[in-house]
Amino acid sequence: MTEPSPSRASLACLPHDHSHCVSDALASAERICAQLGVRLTVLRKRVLELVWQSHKPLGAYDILGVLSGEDGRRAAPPTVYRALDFLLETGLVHRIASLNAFVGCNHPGEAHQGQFLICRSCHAAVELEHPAISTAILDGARTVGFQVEGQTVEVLGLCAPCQAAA
Amino acid sequence: MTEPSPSRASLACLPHDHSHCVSDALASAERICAQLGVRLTVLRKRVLELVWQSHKPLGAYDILGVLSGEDGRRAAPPTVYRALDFLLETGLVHRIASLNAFVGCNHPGEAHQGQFLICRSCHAAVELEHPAISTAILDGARTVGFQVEGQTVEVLGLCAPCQAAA
DNA sequence: GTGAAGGACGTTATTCTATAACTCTTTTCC
DNA sequence: GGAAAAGAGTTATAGAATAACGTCCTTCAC
Repeated sequence: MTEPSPSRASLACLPHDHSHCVSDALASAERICAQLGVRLTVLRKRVLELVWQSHKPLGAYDILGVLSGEDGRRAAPPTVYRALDFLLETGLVHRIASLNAFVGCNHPGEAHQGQFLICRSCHAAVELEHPAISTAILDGARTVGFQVEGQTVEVLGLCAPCQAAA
Repeated sequence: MTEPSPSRASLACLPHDHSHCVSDALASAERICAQLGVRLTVLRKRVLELVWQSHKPLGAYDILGVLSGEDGRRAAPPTVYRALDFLLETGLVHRIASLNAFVGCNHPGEAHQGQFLICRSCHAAVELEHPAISTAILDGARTVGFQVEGQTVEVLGLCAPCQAAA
């Protein structure tokens, strides 16, 4: 379930050319949907783009607010939630339970559990892939005979730039 | 932050004399509130008792439903949420973000991060205390210079009895 | 005891999050 | 072309949480 690879994390709150994040994410999404034989419609792509506008997890109603009044489009909650459900199922976005919000997945197409470092100052969510965490969870679960199917790991704190700023 | 102690977990979904869980929890609560110099009022104690009625995380509106119509008490959401906020602050209950629900703390009075194994079949939430998980999280955070302030670890799956039943 | 101060709770209203159920349109595929 | 299915619009509602204000009750100084 967890291959012994080194820990990885996204740039997120570090300064970077964010347009690359967006274009890469959209390109990956096209490729993955093609592979899966599912349709990345205009709406779904637009929602994915909005989620990727920053590394801050975005609420469904934030997305709704942007969509409404855009083009001639009228949007209601189910419109957004259906698109988000699709993006969650295809692994293109993650849901942050502790924030009721959604964030783009940094390495879609690869099986992984979402692990997030959420900065309480700049609100960026850094996706971490630290196999030791999953391993420790599987380990702990095994001690009580629990069969793991999904992991929610959300860590609140201060990212490096915000520590420096404070 | 995490002392090297062996992994622990509650009985939860295993058969056990649950009345002990409730009475122990209430006794601990009395003691802890006395130590802290805060008031475990009738309402707060009642909410704590309801949360401990089972090991299944309970929604705020479930609690509200029970309280309403009880005695001559009339209850509105803020009544329940204030009691829950108090119980969270004093460490007597935990909130399960992925369920929007609350569950009694198995070892109140001890500093710890809540780690939960949630059975998708019987809905019991087993509180785990597996220091290796916290250690791995701190470790992963350190690799990107993230300063951890709080951990949310919620694992979905099947508990041992439910695996056997299936 | 009295009265001020603060804590706890009641009450009303509202916001935010999410889904149900139904309709219509668009795409796919034979 | 036409049936079937997928996608999206629409309306309504459920579920989770908080804001703001009022009232009562405890506590503690005097």
